[in-house]
Amino acid sequence: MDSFKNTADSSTEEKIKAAARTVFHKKGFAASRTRDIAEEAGINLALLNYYFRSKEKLFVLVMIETLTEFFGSVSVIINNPETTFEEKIEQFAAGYIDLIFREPDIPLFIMSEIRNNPEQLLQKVDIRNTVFNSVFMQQFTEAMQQGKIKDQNFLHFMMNFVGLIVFPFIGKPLLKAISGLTEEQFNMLIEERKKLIPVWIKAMMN
Amino acid sequence: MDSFKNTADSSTEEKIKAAARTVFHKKGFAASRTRDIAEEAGINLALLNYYFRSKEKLFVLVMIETLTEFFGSVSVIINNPETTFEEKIEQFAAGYIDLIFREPDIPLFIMSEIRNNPEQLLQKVDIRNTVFNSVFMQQFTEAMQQGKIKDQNFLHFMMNFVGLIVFPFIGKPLLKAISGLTEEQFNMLIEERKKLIPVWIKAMMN
DNA sequence: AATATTTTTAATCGTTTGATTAATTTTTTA
DNA sequence: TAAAAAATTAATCAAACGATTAAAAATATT
Repeated sequence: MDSFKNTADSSTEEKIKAAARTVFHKKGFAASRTRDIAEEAGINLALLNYYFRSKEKLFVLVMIETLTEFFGSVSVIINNPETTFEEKIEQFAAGYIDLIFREPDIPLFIMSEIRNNPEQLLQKVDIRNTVFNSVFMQQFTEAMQQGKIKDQNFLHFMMNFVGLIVFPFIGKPLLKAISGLTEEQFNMLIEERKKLIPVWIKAMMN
Repeated sequence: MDSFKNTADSSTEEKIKAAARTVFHKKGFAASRTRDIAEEAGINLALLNYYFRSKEKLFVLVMIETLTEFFGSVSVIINNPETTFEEKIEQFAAGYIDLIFREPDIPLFIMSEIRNNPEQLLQKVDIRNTVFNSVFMQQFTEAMQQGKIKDQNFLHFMMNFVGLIVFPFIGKPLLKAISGLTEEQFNMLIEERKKLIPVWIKAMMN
């Protein structure tokens, strides 16, 4: 039977996974030490291997969970049959910015780690269908056929849209260094973008 | 006197630096082994320390050169007093895309490495003045005062502009994996953006 | 309560990695 | 050409690191 301290987030296994998440997200796989993770989790180093066998297996687990969270959360928005194309754009921008606000290390983490073995990591999470069979894409195509937006490549559109959302977080250290922005000022700037990005994107499409 | 084989790019020192550039750019500091660099350069491992003292000193050197190249090359464009604001936008987009085409690993390299110690690395290259005291920014301000473009934040504008250019390269592994694009198709898509980005940016500004 | 199972710890192993050393080869200087 | 200096190599060191082991502690089972 489960004892009180052995459930949910308080279990040792979850503590290690959460710590691994934090450390991996911040430093990446290569720069993360299993000892860092153990210390962050407040457990003995051997326990990490007891529960997860190896650093790499633990990493893959974290990566899958991260990708699932990161792409799963949009899936709900872009596949909602109740909302219009324009509404999706607004919800997508605001929802994604909120998500990244909570976990600002994720974008750079995903981009830099996937570069090493892209297919091996990505095949475990089906992102392709999430995006290309989405209601969002159907509505994009319809809008184009009806002449509501210019004739354009969906890939360009997605690159632009996601780029406008994600890039400031990836470039944050650089931006702060060259602009002298404080953390609070940066956050305010990003907050503004929730409303601005949909406006910009619509301007680009027409 | 200089012997033939001890000049310019053929010198051992330059061979090591070039190899370090390649390896660091592709894998980042933490995942790069000094032995990898030595092998890439075709030299004995000890020579690396003989010329550069340590892995970290070699890295800082590569980083400074990379930043200088990456931000210096724009400096010429955005400070040219002979070109208009619109011309600068076109040249900036095309020039930067060409630069990154030649060295596609640089953006992700800079972003991920700077995250660790931003100020320490960035203080060695004065990017701030390059951007904020540029003719480009003056022309942006003038255009706004003259009502040629909407009232807007220069930081948003720069984030958007640079993001549109750089983000596809950062997200390349992800994009290729989820879209199934070949290398050639990806390159063609990017090539299109040289002309499209100025159009988009202008649409966003008005 | 006694036994079995699971969880946790301290100690340590073997490998990798950055760096050094001492010897050798090559180049420069005198 | 001989001596000095610089460049290069093989061997090795010490620390860091991922992983394992054997014992101890905690929990579950009977």
